[in-house]
Amino acid sequence: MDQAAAPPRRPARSAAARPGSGRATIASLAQRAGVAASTVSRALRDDARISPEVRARITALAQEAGYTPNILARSMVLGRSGLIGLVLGPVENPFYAELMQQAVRLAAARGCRLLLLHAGPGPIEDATTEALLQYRVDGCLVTSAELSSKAAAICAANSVPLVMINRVAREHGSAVSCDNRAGAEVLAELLLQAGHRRLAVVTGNAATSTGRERTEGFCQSVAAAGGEAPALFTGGASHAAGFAAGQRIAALPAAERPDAVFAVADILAMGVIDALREAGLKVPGDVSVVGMDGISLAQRPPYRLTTLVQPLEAMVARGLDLLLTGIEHGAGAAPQERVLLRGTLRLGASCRLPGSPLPPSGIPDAALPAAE
Amino acid sequence: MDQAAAPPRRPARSAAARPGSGRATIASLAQRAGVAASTVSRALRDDARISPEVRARITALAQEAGYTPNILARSMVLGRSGLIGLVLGPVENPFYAELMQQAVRLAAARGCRLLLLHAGPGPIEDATTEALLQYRVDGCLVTSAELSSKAAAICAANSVPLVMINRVAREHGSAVSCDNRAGAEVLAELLLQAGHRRLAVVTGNAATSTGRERTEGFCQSVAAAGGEAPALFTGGASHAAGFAAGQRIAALPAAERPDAVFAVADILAMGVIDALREAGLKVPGDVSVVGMDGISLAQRPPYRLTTLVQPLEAMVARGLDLLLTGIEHGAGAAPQERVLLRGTLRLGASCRLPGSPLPPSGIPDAALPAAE
DNA sequence: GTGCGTTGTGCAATCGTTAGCATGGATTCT
DNA sequence: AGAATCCATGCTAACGATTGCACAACGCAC
Repeated sequence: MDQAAAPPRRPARSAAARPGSGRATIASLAQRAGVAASTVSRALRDDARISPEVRARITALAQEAGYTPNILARSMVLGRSGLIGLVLGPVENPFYAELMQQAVRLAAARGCRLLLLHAGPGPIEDATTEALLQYRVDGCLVTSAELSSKAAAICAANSVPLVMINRVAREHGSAVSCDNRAGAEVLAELLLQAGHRRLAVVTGNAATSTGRERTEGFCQSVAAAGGEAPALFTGGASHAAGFAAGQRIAALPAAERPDAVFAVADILAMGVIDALREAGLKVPGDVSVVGMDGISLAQRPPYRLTTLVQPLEAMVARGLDLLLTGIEHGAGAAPQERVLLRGTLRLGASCRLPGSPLPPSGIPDAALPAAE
Repeated sequence: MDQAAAPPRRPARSAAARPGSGRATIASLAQRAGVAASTVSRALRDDARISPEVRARITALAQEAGYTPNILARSMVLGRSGLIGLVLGPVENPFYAELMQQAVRLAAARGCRLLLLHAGPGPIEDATTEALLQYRVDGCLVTSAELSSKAAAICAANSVPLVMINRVAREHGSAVSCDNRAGAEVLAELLLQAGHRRLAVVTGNAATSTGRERTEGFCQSVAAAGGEAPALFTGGASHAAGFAAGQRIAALPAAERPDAVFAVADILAMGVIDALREAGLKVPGDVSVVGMDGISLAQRPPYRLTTLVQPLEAMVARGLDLLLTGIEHGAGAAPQERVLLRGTLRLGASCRLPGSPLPPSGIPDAALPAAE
């Protein structure tokens, strides 16, 4: 059964059929340089023990051969793939597209690459969760997508660090988000100081913590100021949902109609504005509208939305750093944090301003200072 | 130098410090099942030679241990990583966000995962190209981003199949795109038949083939119909660029002002419309505006854009299939194709229609048939 | 001249998986 | 009954990279 001593070594696979053929490997470089593979590895990784002339020779050879290290092989030894899973929410909201762009850039700056696991509405499939494990992702960045608790449990069981961005923390994983309550309060105060008394909120998807926090923060702030409770209009996470809510608002008799609307996301606010204007109402003349997120499209005409800008770059950077320290510290050792970052108010021309009865409509965006 | 015979086998690394600790492997399953590793591998891969009872025992054990195969290790043997690189253009254009969403979904359906290499404007960094090789990507999907010819050459040298979507083919790689010329011709005919005679084109980024083809197709079609050459306005790839062009158009004296504008991308068209309306002009009353791409935001009020919809899903699917057959056939063997798919006209309410002097503004989008 | 520290390289094991061949027992054919 | 066949499984060599340890060769001090 156990054949004694050295069996003859012959290649199990013909050299011609070998996959990835042609690419230089450490072994091929070693052979050409007449040194051992370990020497090549050390020379390319700037190990101090390699003599300068050998290193020079090897790096020149590697350059000439167009050598690229196989990260997959390295990952096996190191136990780290350098991959970070990315789970994106509904990209019909430009906020997530902007987030993605930041994520790619900042991850690359940290020496990581993103494995795009999911994008769009709907829950995450089981196959996706499996892929996350199969590719030995070092960690996973999750935006407002519906990460099932099953998926979260699987990550926890396999000690894959999880960081949510723009979403409340689960049992497992840290979270980075804008201080939604504080932000909503800033907007509530702005509207109240501008003299608005009949307020409304167009809510987001009831399932997302972000939407709930913004709604609650706004309403509590109004209540604290002694204002009348805002009317709530069911929204969603799209322009269409905002438009529908705007139509309902516009259809109200003038006496009951709110004179200021807080839409919990910019994309919603754009829909609201479009519906109001289509119904013949003036924004901000008849109704003030404010949003939250700070997407670039909403900043432009014809919206010039007053909104609370999320510190997107900082949020993503913080999220990645949390992930990386979590990876560093070994699996589940890292404490699970909830990080809140303050947004900044961007004054546009979609709402009445405290001082003037009507905002000048021609203010260039850049000239407007962002409040604290 | 060469110590004779079997050296004592001891672990090079302490078991505690072993990375990826805790996760079940084929070896650990084999030990627990009392069989060889190869048997486990075969049982899990449904090799016909494994007896039913052994397979049942092993699959049960794998299930219980929460075993997930390590694709990185598998890739080394198979020579295929199952990874497809994704290079996205400026995501400020929602078209690319929609494309990405399709790409994730369709790649997953084909058993592949996307490595997100680049997103946004600007050229691809060298480090990005390197990552593409390091992770042994099976192929790469490229959208309108600026893939340098250096990067393309590197892919060719390493026989990484390349497929461009919405962009002309390079020396190396296939390409899938909408038939931009034909699409632009459809739009030109539509405008001419509606009685427009003073036409204008808001161009895209001069560097992109897509923009050039659309501009040329439109102008040639007008010329063929004996129309006056359209005035060209430099655009770009953003709402802001469209807005700026719209302002220039609106500033013209009424006698010189075009009465119909073709913007080579929907996002541009939105900017044009916003600028024209802000200047007090009516769309489509005073000026008709049509776009091209078919992004969902442009379909909604207040734009209701008439546009040529790119068959996004088909384009991405075709691109992936081209990539996969290229991978199948072994590196550079696959012929390099250029695939053109026809778009479909979507009639909105942003332009005058051939029959009626003015389009009814309240047509529900769904009720409008898409022309051939 | 022996002993010792330094320095640069090589050897071999290892990560987790797959696949070619060997093997041993059961079955079937002549 | 002996031989040929077949089936299920085990052994082992890869894939490409990293790394602990062994070990030559060299210089230096005593």
